[in-house]
Amino acid sequence: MREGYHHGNLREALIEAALGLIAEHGPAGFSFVQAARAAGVSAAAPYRHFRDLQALIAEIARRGYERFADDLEAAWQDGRPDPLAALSRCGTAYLSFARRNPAFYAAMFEPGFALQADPGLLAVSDRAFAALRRAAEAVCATLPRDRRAPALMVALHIWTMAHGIASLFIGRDAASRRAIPMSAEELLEAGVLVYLQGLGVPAAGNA
Amino acid sequence: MREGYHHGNLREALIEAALGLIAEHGPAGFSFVQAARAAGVSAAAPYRHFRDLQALIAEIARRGYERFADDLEAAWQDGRPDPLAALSRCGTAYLSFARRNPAFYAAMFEPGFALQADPGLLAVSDRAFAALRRAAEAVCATLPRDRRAPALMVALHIWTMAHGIASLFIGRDAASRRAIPMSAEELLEAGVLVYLQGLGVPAAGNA
DNA sequence: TGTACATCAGTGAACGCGCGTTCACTGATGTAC
DNA sequence: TGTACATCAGTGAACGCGCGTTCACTGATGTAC
Repeated sequence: MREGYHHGNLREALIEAALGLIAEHGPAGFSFVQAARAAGVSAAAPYRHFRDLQALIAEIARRGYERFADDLEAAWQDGRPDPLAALSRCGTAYLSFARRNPAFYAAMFEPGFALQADPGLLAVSDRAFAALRRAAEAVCATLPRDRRAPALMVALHIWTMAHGIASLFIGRDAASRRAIPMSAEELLEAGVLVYLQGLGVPAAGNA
Repeated sequence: MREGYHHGNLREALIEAALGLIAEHGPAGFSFVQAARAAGVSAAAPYRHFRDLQALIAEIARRGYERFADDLEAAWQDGRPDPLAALSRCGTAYLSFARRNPAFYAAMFEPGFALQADPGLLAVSDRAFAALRRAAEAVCATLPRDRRAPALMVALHIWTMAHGIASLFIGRDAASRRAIPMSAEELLEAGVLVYLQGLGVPAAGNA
């Protein structure tokens, strides 16, 4: 990986190293020096690429939001075959992202880190939220006008439920948390289904 | 508060100091020494009362779970006037606890802290979860036997939604997070209502 | 009631450690001619 | 094609700092007699 005096791609190597450290110890559980060491480089080297540790974590969060948005958009797939099925797929994609990218997820959502270092991150996260919101709009549009819930609210309900499940049952110390007799994915899917039924969305097959 | 050589109640003073520090910097954002300083005592004094910082935080989490359970039980109030209204009150109590006790809430739920230091905490948190579960059971019991959802699942759905809302919109850096055009309490209440409608629970007044 | 003494909570000095950050430097890369 | 040079990524030594932890101590409390 390393050849000679220059690293070649230290910026990426630092991000990679930090992802590993976050996955193991959380965004608050490691130092700039440790990240440098993990990347095989002296403690002063990271300063060529990041102002400080917060900036490194903020960059990770930024990339996380991009991937997250990609995943959600891919899952939505223009609402096919029907909005209900597609929204349910988005829920699964949400948890799948949290499960497969625990370090990104932690950098994005654990309180007090990236957002504090770089308020502009909120703008990046908009793309991800917009995907969810678009899905909610399509689902709401299947309802009769006079019994139509606000799409923003629906998007927030789905999002908070997915986030609640992810942060309680997926991630670093999920093993030490309460055990549940089903997978996180099943729990969310059932929740979304009940919720949509409550909105008046016809069950799949009846649409 | 402090009189003479002996502090009198350092244990409590340390907990109080730590609560303040957690509220400001999170459970990972301060040191044992800082807690001692905030309590007006030398750096060595805390060792008379807590093995280390983790143990102090774990004690805070333990107390937090106790209060949390108290609040939820008080809100349930034997399911009066009807289970739906009482469950909705539990949701409000959940958010109210998170809002009024951000430091307790952080010690209890931020990943990688108290639980890791003291796995027995999970047992303490059982009382709080049991309160929610009992409420879910009462609500489910109002449904016809053949369309009755498992109470555990219902309790988990309510819990995850409340937790998702609390951790995204309440707490230390809620201000730097996405703004929503309603209060967290309103968002949760609406979500619970839609969800229960989806379960088939008759709306209030029709029961 | 008064005195001696055991207990033990809090002190402050001391230690080694890892961190953040700076700096003059070194040596690899690539470009101008 | 070859050489000189500018650029700049990474070095390693150095610094001051706060932290965690220990230890022999000090002095307040309260209890036995």
